[in-house]
Amino acid sequence: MWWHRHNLCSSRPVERDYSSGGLQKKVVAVAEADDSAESEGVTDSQKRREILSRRPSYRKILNELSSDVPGVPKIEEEKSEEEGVPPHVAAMAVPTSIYQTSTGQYIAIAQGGAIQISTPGSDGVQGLQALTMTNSGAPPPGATIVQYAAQSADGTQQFFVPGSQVVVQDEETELAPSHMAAATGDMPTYQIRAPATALPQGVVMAASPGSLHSPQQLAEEATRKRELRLMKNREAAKECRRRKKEYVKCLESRVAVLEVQNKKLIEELETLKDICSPKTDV
DNA sequence: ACGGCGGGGCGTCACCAATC
DNA sequence: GATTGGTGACGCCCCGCCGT
Repeated sequence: MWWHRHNLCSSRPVERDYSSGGLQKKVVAVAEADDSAESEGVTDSQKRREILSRRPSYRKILNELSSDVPGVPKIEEEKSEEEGVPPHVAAMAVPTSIYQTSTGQYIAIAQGGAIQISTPGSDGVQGLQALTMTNSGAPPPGATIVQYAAQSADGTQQFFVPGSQVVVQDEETELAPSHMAAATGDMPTYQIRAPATALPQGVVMAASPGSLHSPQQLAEEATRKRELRLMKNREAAKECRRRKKEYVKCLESRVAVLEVQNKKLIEELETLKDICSPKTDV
C-alpha cells in the first residue's frame, strides 16, 4: 500500500550527503562549478564527464545479448497501450479518463459515465467490473480532471470522478451497493457517494487549460503536474528495476553458458594436444 | 523473545539523452 | 527550448536470518 509508504518516505525533504562518494554526478557538477576558478579543472571535468557518459539502457543491452544468444527472450521495444494502463482496460471501452487507486487498481471512466474497475495482474476480464453512474451528469466547467485519491478518516479509500462524485473503496466487511457489480471473494468493493463538504487533503482538482487565471489555480495546476510526474516516474522506476533484474539474470545465464563452452574448448584443446604431439618413448 | 544485520523493494530526486 | 523517459543514487521500510 504505497499511500502508507508514500507518507512515511516523502513527508520531509530528502537530505543529500553531497560529500559522499556515491553521488558521482553531483561531484562532477561541483567540479564543473569550480572550473571557472580553476583552469586546470577543465580537462578533469571533461574526462570525468566522458567516464560518466550515459551507458545504453538495459533494454538495449539485453536485446543485444538476446540477439547473440538464441532462446533469450527480447524485451519489447514499444508498449502497445497507453503507459501505465493495463491492456484489458483499454480494450474494454474507450475511456475518457483512467485513474489508479491507492491499491494499484485502475478505474476507467467511459464516455457514457460507465466506470470500469480493474485489477492489474488479474487475468483479463476477471478483474474488471463495469458499473454505471446513476446520476452522472456533465462535469462542472473548469474541473474536468481528477488526479488521485486520498484516504478518508473512516479508513476507506476515495476516488474522485467527473461529475462531483466519489468512488469509495469499501472496507472488507462492507457490502457492495446494489447498483454495482457484485464483489466476489475478497475482491474490494466500491461505492459512488456524494463528496464530502470539502475535498480531502491530497486531492487535486485540475482546471481546463484555458481557465487558469488565479494564482491558486496555477498552483493547483503545478501540483497536479507534479503529482503526475511523480506517478509516471514511480512507474518508470518500477519498470527500470524489473529490466535491471532481467538484465542481471541474462548476464548470469550467459556466464553459465560461456563457462560450459570454455570448459569444452579446454578439453578439446587437450585432446588435440595429445593427438598432435604423441609422447615419445625415451 | 529480542536486537542487530543484510538484502530486497519502493518512492523520490537529479541528471542526461532523445523527442517534440 | 520544453517535455519525456530511463536510470543512478539515496533514504526508508519490511522481512528473514542469526547470535544472545
